Amino acid sequence: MVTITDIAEALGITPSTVSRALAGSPRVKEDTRVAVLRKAEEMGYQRNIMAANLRKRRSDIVGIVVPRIHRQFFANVISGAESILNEAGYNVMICQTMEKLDVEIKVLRTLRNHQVAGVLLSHAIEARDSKHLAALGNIPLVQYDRVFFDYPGAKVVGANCEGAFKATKHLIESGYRKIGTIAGFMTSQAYVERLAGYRLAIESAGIPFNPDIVYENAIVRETGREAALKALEAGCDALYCCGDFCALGAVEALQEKGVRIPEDFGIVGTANEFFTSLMTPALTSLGQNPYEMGREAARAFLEGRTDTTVIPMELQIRSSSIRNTICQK
Amino acid sequence: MVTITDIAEALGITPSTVSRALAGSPRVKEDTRVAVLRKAEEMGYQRNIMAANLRKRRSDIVGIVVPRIHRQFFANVISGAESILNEAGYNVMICQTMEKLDVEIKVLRTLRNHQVAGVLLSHAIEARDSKHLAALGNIPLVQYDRVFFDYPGAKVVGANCEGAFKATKHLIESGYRKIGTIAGFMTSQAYVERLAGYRLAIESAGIPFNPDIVYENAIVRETGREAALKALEAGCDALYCCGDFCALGAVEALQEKGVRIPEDFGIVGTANEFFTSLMTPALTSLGQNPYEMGREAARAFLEGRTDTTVIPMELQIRSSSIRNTICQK
DNA sequence: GGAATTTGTGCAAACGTTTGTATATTTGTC
DNA sequence: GACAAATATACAAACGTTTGCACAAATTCC
Repeated sequence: MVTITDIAEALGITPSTVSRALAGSPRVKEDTRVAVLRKAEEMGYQRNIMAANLRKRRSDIVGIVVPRIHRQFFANVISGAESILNEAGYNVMICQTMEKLDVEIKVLRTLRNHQVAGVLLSHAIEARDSKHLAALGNIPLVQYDRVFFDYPGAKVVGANCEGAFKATKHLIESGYRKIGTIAGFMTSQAYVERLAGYRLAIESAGIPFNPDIVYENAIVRETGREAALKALEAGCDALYCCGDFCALGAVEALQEKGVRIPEDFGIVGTANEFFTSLMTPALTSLGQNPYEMGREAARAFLEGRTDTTVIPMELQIRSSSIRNTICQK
Repeated sequence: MVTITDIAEALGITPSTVSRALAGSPRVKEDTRVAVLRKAEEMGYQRNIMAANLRKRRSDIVGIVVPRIHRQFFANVISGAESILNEAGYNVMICQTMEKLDVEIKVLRTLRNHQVAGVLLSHAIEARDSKHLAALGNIPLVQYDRVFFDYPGAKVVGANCEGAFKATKHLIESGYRKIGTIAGFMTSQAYVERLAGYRLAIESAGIPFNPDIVYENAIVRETGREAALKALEAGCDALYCCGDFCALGAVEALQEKGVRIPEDFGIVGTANEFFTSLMTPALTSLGQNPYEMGREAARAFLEGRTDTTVIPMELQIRSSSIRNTICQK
């Protein structure tokens, strides 16, 4: 392994000069700079990043923490963040928490031990408060998607309330009458806001808000099924779902009961996962623009921001929510 | 930031002893070990991994290189590898190449600069040979899924030939007569073998192999569409597809042409991506068991193996390939 | 042409660990 | 109780960079 000292010796200069030359410091003469660069190339020099990081007391790695990597949403957040961070000379270290608090704690500790330059985090469902985030010490943290508003620092979130409002309003305008919601976990602000948006839309339409047809703590396929069956029993004819997987479960459960979608029952999901367009009927979904969210989170880190950025959400209307009536407006 | 020197001073001993105590060396007395551990806890000590890595001349990071993170297949490989590596005390650094050779080269250089303990790689489609892998120097490399057999070191691959054989045989047994294949890129061994398996099945059934109905260089949705239209024109009544996305494109193109699947035309994909079960008709797919592949690749790295491991592939039979005839055998 | 300034390079100390070797202490043996 | 052996700790040198400071040489200024 060739080091800057080797280069220095080969050139009869000191490692400091080599270091500065490689870093492009204006303090070295042009001639020696090109000499160093050529020699480095010739000797096959590879910079030892760990040594540099140790000396500089910080690394060029940014940690990205996601609940689960295989969810399209998070995979796209990662891609977005990576596109910005790589450009700025950073590398990313991706960590999955599997929605578990203890894994999240372990992961944050690891990132801290690596002295990463920053962390972009979307917390696990199991994490009910921001206490454990303090483990990061003074490493800059950007929260995205699922955020704790009581914890200081930059945040990037979807326009959840506004989005859920649009989604629910769309169901109302499609002519559905008793619209429930699969609401997710109230431990996460994102879901709280979606519920708020749903409620706002309902009440704006002059319909009284009915807590009995709000199905909390459902988010995956199986719990979506269960919630849908309850909703059916309660006389609902539509559901706004806080996720696509629970929406998928809902669709399946209803179809098994012989309920026709969208004729008898309307469904809207959230996230606009790839599979939603392939379902029968294709699922209307509130898209979150994860790629942009990742880019924005990365920018927030780079610029050292501490504010909150809101990423618009767009309703992708498909078959599962369009009744025979023509969509008004 | 508290260091082992701080702990040593607080305890009136030397950093070396603290280091050994923390590492669980048998050379330190039980008493001092617990004293060190308690003090470390009390002072909120966090090990500086970069310093340790520098001294040990290797890092605790294993690089995982994937073409695209958002593909279920690779996301699951990552999860599998992570499960084994974390257990063994390693952390993973995930890199996407976006199927581009220059990005792959850049990524490998970065991993090398980080002195990672090892690399698990599935090369980009654009990478046509193994030349650029030498950039890793003496860092152990495990190739998985897409591998270069001419490059030394451990490899973990799916039973592509055998799998494609099963998939094609299934189409034959379902009663399809003229079976083509969307074959992918012949620059990648995985696709070469799938084609070989297809051919073997065809010929074993006494059907002459017909290169005219082998559609190469198709792998994504759009190219799958194009290939399917050509196959239709050529009089095919079935296609074995080397991927699920090109299979999806094929299904869509055929359906638009009014071709009924599976009645008029049979389709089998490869990878068993999540969405295949949600399509109409549900897509029969040759599943690759990516989670196991990731685990195996990680084990190959840990054990320093240099052999080739083959992961069985299982055919998930769904509607897209079952004609009215009963499946023989 | 001497003083002041600029420019380029060298020196050496850090960054926080790990680890081979040396030393001090304890234990065991006869 | 002297000596060997085992045990536990200390010493000090690395690992490969970066960077503040010092210093020499070259340039500028009056």
